[in-house]
Order: sequence, then structure tokens, then C-alpha cells
Amino acid sequence: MRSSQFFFTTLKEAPADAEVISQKLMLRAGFIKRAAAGIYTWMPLGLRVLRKVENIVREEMNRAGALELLMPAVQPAELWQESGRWEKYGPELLRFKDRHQRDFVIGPTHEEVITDVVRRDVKSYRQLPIHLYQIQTKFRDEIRPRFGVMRGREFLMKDGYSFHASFADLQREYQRMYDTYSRIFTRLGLQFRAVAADTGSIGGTGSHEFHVIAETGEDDIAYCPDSDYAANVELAEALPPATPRPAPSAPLTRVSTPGKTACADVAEYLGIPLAGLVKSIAVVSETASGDKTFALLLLRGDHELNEIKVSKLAGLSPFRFATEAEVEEFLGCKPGYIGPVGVDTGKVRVIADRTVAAMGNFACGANLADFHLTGVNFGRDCPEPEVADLRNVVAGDPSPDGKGYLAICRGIEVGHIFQLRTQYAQALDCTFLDEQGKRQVMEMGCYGIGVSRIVGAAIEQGHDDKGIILPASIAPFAVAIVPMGYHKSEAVKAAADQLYRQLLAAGLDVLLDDRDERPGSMFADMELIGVPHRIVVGERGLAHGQLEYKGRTDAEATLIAADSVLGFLQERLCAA
RNA sequence: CGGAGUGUAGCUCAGCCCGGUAGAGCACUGCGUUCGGGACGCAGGGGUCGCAUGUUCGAAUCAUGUCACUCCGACCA
Repeated sequence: MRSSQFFFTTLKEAPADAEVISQKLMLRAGFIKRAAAGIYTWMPLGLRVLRKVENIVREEMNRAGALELLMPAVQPAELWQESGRWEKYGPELLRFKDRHQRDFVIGPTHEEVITDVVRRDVKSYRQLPIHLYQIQTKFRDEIRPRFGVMRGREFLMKDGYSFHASFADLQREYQRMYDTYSRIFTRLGLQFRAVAADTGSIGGTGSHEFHVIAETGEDDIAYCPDSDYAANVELAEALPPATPRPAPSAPLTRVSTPGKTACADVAEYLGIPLAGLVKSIAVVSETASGDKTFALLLLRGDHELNEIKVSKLAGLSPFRFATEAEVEEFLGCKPGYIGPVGVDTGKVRVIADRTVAAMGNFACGANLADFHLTGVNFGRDCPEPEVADLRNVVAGDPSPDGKGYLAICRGIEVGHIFQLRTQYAQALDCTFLDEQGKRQVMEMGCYGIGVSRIVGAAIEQGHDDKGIILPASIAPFAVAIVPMGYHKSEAVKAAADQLYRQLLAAGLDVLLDDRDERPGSMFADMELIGVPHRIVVGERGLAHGQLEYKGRTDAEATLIAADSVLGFLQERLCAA
């Protein structure tokens, strides 16, 4: 490609509302243009990158035996009503009516459609297993789209679905996808980690997320540096403390804490560490008939509640946070000063986190406005609470696999694999006849990769003060030829054109920057857009039969003989 | 959904407090000089200041409404 035939615009300054580095650089490099919140046009330059990522994903999926198809972006509401997700999915699902007032959605995912496809045509165990995938635009009406293509509303996703006659066969395919995903992210040059994950709203059991490790990631990952354990923080189990609860040694004391409602304020005011305080969180679970369960969840002052864990407790699924009025009704005290001492256990469930259950002589709210208690001990001052794992793990917690201690890092979720089991197949009556001629519900797996998000994630991992750094496999161009005075010097023009034809003929993905720009602009642009290899053609090198090579991350350029450039580049491209 | 903030040229922003009919830099067009790290000079094109209503002789500026966008929050009592 010649720059003069191509179309790209670069900016010196990023739009003011761009937050993360990948978003700023993608806008500056002209990869994308914002059309609306979370909705972008992929310009020709950015599209080249997106397509390269897409093709690597496609190649590996095909290699793993999956078959590509393309499903509609617009889906009929009936399928969603049939699976029950028309009600369950919530406002992220973009719904609309056609001219006949029929309901449709713009697909945020395709379990319903694929299951419908398979149930129509697959009738026998002989046709199983089958794995179908597509690379297609999805739409999820995110509350708060941000970070450019990393959390867009419209995005490109590879979603694959496998169908099996047995759970064992699903597990085999799941493992194969685990390996395939690892290959894909490795080929993409990403630093990633597979982590055990919660199955979230999509349901099912058995799930791994693939995360690109990056500071700007939106997910916290707990991992063990001494083993291969890694899990989403929301899922990682917080083990009970190894040290037993100390015996009561301090007297129960009521202290005045006027106006101090936040844990940190109370701890500071009382001169105790945050970890010596127990905070109480009031939640309510309401049944369809209107019966309320009111529960007081006890957490150590410096720990965070894990809502997923709470929602899995018997009698608290689903739950919500209590209103101020409910707190007053059940505890007779306004929020800010509530605690486990003196509550009516006939009306209130008290559930302590495992860590809290092992605490003694702690401080907590007194259930009396402007007062807290110190020296509180279970068994002596209030009944023994229920005990459960309620909190997010923190760095330094013991690893659940017993092999050391957890560390926390941030990750960008770029892939997710699930064993859906029979959830959708059951709802949509997707069945087959087994060898005995007996009707069975199919086992299903689903496997997603955020193709457009990968571009953002790759740039989060690869950039410097000059711009984007991408591996040749996904860079917009693998090689840039930058002539010094293309429009002034016949010798330079001839040499640049000849080199360009030679590299093209050799199958290299090369950009000849034949714009009538000053050298500084061309260098800056080629670096900004992330071209990994650069050849400079200038009169002063040509005089000695030499060209100049510089890798995107090299500190200095190196001179090479003009006739050995092709071999030199091929060597570098193979090595990468 | 709650709170805060911002809407002025393609991009980054000034002007608004204190009303008098719109500016800078980058980008763009032309000419000239320049030409190995985002050049310089001169001359240009481009905005009814998000939109609506109101106040006023007069509104980018003040008021009200509305729309859009951004940020923070939406557990941590």
C-alpha cells in the first residue's frame, strides 16, 4: 500500500474525553472515530488491525475443528421469551419493534439463535458433537460505556457454541477450547492468564476467563504466584483464618462516636486499626409473597463484601441492600451505628464472615445513634452468628489451593469459556436420539472472544511515548518504507519504488510512505500507528548502496546493504 | 438511576464572572522559503457559540427548560 493511495489521519492531541492510553492512541492514530457513546467507526487503518486479529482467531478456531457460520444481529423476541431471558436480561438488551409492532432484539449474544438452529437440524447422536462459531457484531446497551473499544456498546465478538451427546464430551471440547484460546492469545503476542470465573448471568457451571494483564483492566484477578491458581476476585474463596479466635479479654464498653458513621472515621476516632473493627451491612431478601428476611452481614472493617457470595447463601437469593427505613424497623437504629449486639435474633439473621467469626474484642456499632461498642466478643456479648464466606479475597490471603498466598492484579477480559450444560438446550427443547433411540437433552458449551476489545488490550500492553507498539502479526502494516525526499530525488524515488515492489512481491505487508511530507512527520506517523519495522531510503545511504533499518522499539537505526534488505526483514518477521 | 461537570472551527482550548454581534494553536487551501525527527512566512477557507424559550435596544455571555457528552457514585451504614 502507498500512503498516497491510502487514507489515514493522525492527531497530535487526543480528544479530551479519552481516558485510557489505548483509547487515546487509537483516536490519535486514526484507527477509530467515535460515532456515539461506546459506538465507533473502524477506519481503514484500524480495520486492518481488527481484521488481522479476527483472522488469527478464525484460523485457530478452524484448526480446532469448529465451523464458521453467520447468525443475524437482529433476533426475534420469541426465542428470548422461550429461553426466559426476555425477562431476565434487563436493560442491557436492546429491544425494538418492527413496523408490524413485532418485538426484536439486537443480539448481545447468540445462545438462543444457535440453539434454535441446532434443534431444527440435529436429531441424532450421530451428528454430534458439533461446534459452530461466528465472528460478528454484538450490541450490549452498557450503563456506562468507556475506555474506547474496550467497553463499547457495539463490538466485534467471536462466539462459538458446541453441542454434545454427553457431559464427558463437553468437557473434552472445553479443554480443547482452553488450549485453543491459549494458542490464540499467545499468537497475538499478549501477556495473559486463564482464571477460574463466576458464570454470571449466563448460567451454567465450569468457566474460565482469559485476561490480558494490564493496569487499566476492569477486573481484579486473584492469583497465586507459586502455583497456577488464578480466579476472579469475586469467585476466589476466602479461607477461614488459621489462627483461632482469642479469648475475651476486654470489657464490653459503649463509647460515644458522634457523627462517625464510616468505618475509617470510627477507627481513626477510636484510635484502633481498621482491622479491629467489624462493619455491619443490612440486607433484605423478599419472597414473591412479600415475606422479608432481614440479615446483618458482618465484615472486618478493611474487607469488602462479595455480593456474588452473599447471593448464593440459602434464603438470601436474591437479596438487596436494606433501605434506611428497614434498618430502623428491624434494628431500631439509623444506619451508621448498627451492629450485632442486642439484635432480636428472632427477626434478624446475623451472618459473620469467616474472618469476623475468628475475631475477639472488636469494635462495632452499638445500635444506638452516635455510639459504638468496643471489646465485643461473640458468645459473651451476643449469640454466636452464622458463619459464611462473605468477602472478596485480598492480597496476602492464603491461596485456596493451599500452595502459598494470593496476589491481586488487574486484567482485561478478552475471552471466556463456559460449560453451559443443558440450561439453554432444556429451555429450547434441543434434543437428540441416543444410541438406544432415547430422547436426550444436548450438553452445550459456549466460547467467546472479544475481538475488538483485543485491539484495545494489545495497545494497553504495547505502547510508548511515541505511540502504538504492535507485533507484526496484528500491526496495521508490518513494514514501512520511508523515503527521504521522494518527490525531490529521482534516485530516492527509484530506489523506494523498487524496494516497495520487491517487498510486495515477497508477500510482505508493506506501506510506502510516498506522501510529500517532511521526514519528521513521516517518522512520527509511522511510530504512532505502530508499524514494527521501518526502512529509510535516503540519498546519503544510497550513495553507499545502503538502507537504514529501525525496529519500532530499537534505540538506534542500523545500516544494511540495499540488496540484503528482503532477507533481513524476512528473518525478523519470522522471528516475531 | 443518584450526584457533579462540560457543550464555542475537524482536534486542543480561550472569551462568559462584568451582555455590545467570536478568537488562538494544531489541522485544511494557495504561494514562497525550507527538507533526515511533527518547519517558517504571507494570504485564505471554515463556527448563526448543543437546542429551545425568556429577560434585554442588544445574548456565546444572564435565567428557565431541554438534549448530548464526560466524570464520580450506584456495597462497605
